[in-house]
Amino acid sequence: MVKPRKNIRISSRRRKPTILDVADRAGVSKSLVSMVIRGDTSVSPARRQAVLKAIEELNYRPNAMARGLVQRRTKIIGVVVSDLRNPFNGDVISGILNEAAGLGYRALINTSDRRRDLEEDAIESFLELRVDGLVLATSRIDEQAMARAARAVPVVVLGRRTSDDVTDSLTIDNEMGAEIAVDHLVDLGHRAIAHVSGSNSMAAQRRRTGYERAMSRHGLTDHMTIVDGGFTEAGGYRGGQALLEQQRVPTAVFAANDLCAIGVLNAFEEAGLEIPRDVSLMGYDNTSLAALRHVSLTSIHQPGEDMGRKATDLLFERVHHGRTSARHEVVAPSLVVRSTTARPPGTTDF
Amino acid sequence: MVKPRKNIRISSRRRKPTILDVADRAGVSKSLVSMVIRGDTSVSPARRQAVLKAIEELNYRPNAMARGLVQRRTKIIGVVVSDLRNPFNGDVISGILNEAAGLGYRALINTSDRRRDLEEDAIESFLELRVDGLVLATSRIDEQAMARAARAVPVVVLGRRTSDDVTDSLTIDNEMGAEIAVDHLVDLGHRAIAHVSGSNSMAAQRRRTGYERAMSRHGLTDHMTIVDGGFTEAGGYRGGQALLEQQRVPTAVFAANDLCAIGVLNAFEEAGLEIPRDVSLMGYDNTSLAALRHVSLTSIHQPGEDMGRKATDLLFERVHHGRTSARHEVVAPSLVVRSTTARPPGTTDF
DNA sequence: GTGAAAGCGCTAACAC
DNA sequence: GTGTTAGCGCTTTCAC
Repeated sequence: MVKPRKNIRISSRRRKPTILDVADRAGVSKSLVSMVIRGDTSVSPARRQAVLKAIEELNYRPNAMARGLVQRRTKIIGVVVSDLRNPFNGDVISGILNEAAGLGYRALINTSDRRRDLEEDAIESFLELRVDGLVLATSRIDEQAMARAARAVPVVVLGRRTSDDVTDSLTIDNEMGAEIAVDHLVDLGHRAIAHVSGSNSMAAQRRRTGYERAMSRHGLTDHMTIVDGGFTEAGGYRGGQALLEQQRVPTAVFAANDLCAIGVLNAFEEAGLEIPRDVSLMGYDNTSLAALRHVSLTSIHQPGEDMGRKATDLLFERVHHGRTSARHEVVAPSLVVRSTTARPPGTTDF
Repeated sequence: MVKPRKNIRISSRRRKPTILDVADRAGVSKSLVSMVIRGDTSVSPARRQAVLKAIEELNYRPNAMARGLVQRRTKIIGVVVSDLRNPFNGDVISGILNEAAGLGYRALINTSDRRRDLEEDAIESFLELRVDGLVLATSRIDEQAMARAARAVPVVVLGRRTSDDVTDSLTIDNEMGAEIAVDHLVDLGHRAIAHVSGSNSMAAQRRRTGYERAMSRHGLTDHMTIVDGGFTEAGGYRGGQALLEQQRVPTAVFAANDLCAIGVLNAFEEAGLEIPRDVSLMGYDNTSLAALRHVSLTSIHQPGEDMGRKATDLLFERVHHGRTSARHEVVAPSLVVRSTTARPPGTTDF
């Protein structure tokens, strides 16, 4: 039974060229063109040339949807972030991109633009696109939605330990970061180390816990001072003022994050204190703010790029090696010493 | 001629459910399911319910590739940015997202991660995905590549006026921004207004030109002073020092951007000058840096979100209204007054 | 080596 | 209202 040829093309300026157009122009068959595109070696050089020439002339580009449909994979990993204005997410994405590229994949990014109602949307649209894996760098989505997504595709959640057993998670150890900060200050000789906390987000709570743990580990429980601040400059400023009002001003302050530290810095400088001569100051996050010469804030660095790379690896363990059990990894932050920390006043600098 | 039914499904844990699975489960036909998904009203409530139930139970999700293939459009607009660490791009993307959403489209982002060799890659992969439009927020891609892309799909280039006549472009008027800055300082009573320039990028050159134009417009050609700085804090610092070495220190400085302004600020403060009491200072870009209480820098705002929205509109003029001639639009920056600009010293504040 | 043909999951035009 | 069917552009057996 010979079916009539259906694919006779009416030349149309609007239609994009297909593999058949290329085949016609090069005088070969569809599959031959497909082989050339895929880099199959068993094609004669002459024909290969003819095909490449036709592709060039037609400005032909393979249709990823058609390909994805038949191959049942897209070689795309979807990344959902809640805020593209936060440079940290840029680091993470960079890590994902590089790692994925090395594995022959590409990453596409979708953002909910801080709007909670758009997060599930963003995920859903990636799932409809049939991405091969999903990285969720957003703290808002509820576990149920994530688990639902994980039924369809491997999912790695960033910055938040998931409790379902179908998604992987990758978090930064905030407690450890805070301990590193305190250790650094203790190493310098400080004992009266205060903490300006970052209100009640999960990260802020962990940092606070880390502070408490480190202080008690060093036997400095009596020197513990925690004032409420927040992750903002204004919050840090208030926190700094609160510390100044105390009868015994600390010789070192560990702020919940860099922005908060800037606030503390302002409060202290306005009070005539010099940093780090009179008081040492530490931030957290190692943002570009901390790197400013003018500020030069000692801080705790969060390895965004590493996270991105690691997240991609976790995805691939599922995609290629068939892992099915959930993994929950924790990455370690590190210390970046700049100019706001020094030995406490009255210490000889032997 | 009745063809044998080919689509008998072997239940497989791995295969994702298709529209046919839903139809089987709901006891209806494929097209009925399709209609329900598309929200067609001519479906009886009972059947609609059955279909929705089946969709839910199967965790079914339409396959965007299959749909895109037949509809010949994806309702996706692709955004390529060169640097996701720059919050300004976050603004632009936010604008695109919102405008596109209102029009029933979604945006996907790809980044070249500052690597020139990846920019064309990013574009190419969007074209293979058959996005309905492309926004290019990257200064590196060569015109030829852009024109090639524009043969396949509507393209809007951001931040750079294109000279081919197939791509649209959207730029911010840097000259105007600089003039606004100078005007503001002149309004305050300044005459000796210096400019710390931002080396030789296109934007820097235009800002410099704007400065020159405004100065001569105000008859202040004799007061013009331009020192070389750069778009960095260190550059601004050097520029500030250069100004301090001059026999006549200006009463106001217009820096090439916020980072540069911070550098100038440091240089001046180190020299014992107080801002804005002794010298007024203006930045450019209105970054989060400028908004810091501690800095509170008067700056020129670039409307990133507006650009994103506008870019999307330009795309849609081509997609839906069939515009084929290129448009090149320019958006206006605006003044944001904060605490680093004031009347010059010795001026009575009547 | 090369070509023919089936089918990936879906929509849309057309029957009934 | 509801079902049937012909592709969308591609890859992939399987003949030759």
